[in-house]
Amino acid sequence: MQAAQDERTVQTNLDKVLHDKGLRTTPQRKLIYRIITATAQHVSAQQIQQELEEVFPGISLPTVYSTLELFTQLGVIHKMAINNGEMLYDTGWSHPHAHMRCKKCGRIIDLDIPPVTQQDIRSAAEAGFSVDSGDLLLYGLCKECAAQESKSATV
Amino acid sequence: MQAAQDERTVQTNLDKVLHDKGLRTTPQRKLIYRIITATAQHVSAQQIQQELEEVFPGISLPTVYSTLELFTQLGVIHKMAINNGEMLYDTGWSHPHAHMRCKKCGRIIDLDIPPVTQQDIRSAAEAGFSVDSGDLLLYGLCKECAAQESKSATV
DNA sequence: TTTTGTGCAAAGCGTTTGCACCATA
DNA sequence: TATGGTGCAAACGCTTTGCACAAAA
Repeated sequence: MQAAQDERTVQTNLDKVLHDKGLRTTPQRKLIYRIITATAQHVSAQQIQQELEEVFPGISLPTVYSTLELFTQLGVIHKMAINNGEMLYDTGWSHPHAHMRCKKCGRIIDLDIPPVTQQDIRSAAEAGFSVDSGDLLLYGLCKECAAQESKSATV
Repeated sequence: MQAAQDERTVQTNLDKVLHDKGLRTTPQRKLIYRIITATAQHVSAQQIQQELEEVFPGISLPTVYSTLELFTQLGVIHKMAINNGEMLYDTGWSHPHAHMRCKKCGRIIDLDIPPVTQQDIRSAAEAGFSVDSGDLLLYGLCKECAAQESKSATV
């Protein structure tokens, strides 16, 4: 019953966080939160809206955006910009990680390495900046595309 | 005569790179290249266009974009996305560095630390990814805004 | 009952595209 | 002179805004 328990915890957390800020718990917010925590991946606003449509038809894109913005402010998710200008929302940001974008297939993959090191924070501090978060985005080739590349090179 | 020599070198490089690819050296490209190398900072397409307007009135935004795209492909500059969705072109990318965005004033500042470490590259390789570049973007407060913040907190 | 949130439609903004004209090599 | 580049205007896609209605507390 691990999953059910997690979900209950998660739902309770949302209620609590919203209530503490004097904000309201709406079905839309609950559902978006549910999808986000279930996904635990970087998603675009549009992807979320598509998933929502299946469960909650008629939900509007502005609501999705405003909810994502709210969750970002609350620190529940993390908003980041990709090299192609797209905005992605990284769910499961309780565990910060770096990202890799394959310049061939465009796929974004999570990498389990810390995006910001203590060394980075120290260096920034020497320049007078206080850091509280950051994104590390790597560019190159993913395993599949690299394999394809070397194959076509051999031919 | 250091500066003049640098500029000559730089101009020669552009000619060479373009010629090697069978591309043409136009006044627009030369000028954009000049401004970019003189700036040695992260700039938006619009900022470049504004600077250009003063020297070369009538230059069009599409031309700026296509030239920046070309230079990015040639590896002369580096294109990156900021958290607010804006695209910045980092000139002088011969020396890669991290960036810091102040979440209060929105300013972007260069930080002289490597964005991608050998450790990052190794970790990515273990997951099957070959890295050839990357962006490290830190968020927090710059010196000035931090000072303001602590001042208003004391009051 | 009061205030906050939602949905709809329309506007906004940076970027890209299509096409005729121009200029480099 | 032949190909590649520029400028103009219009289209595009994602995101934001304004406002009336609905619903949580």
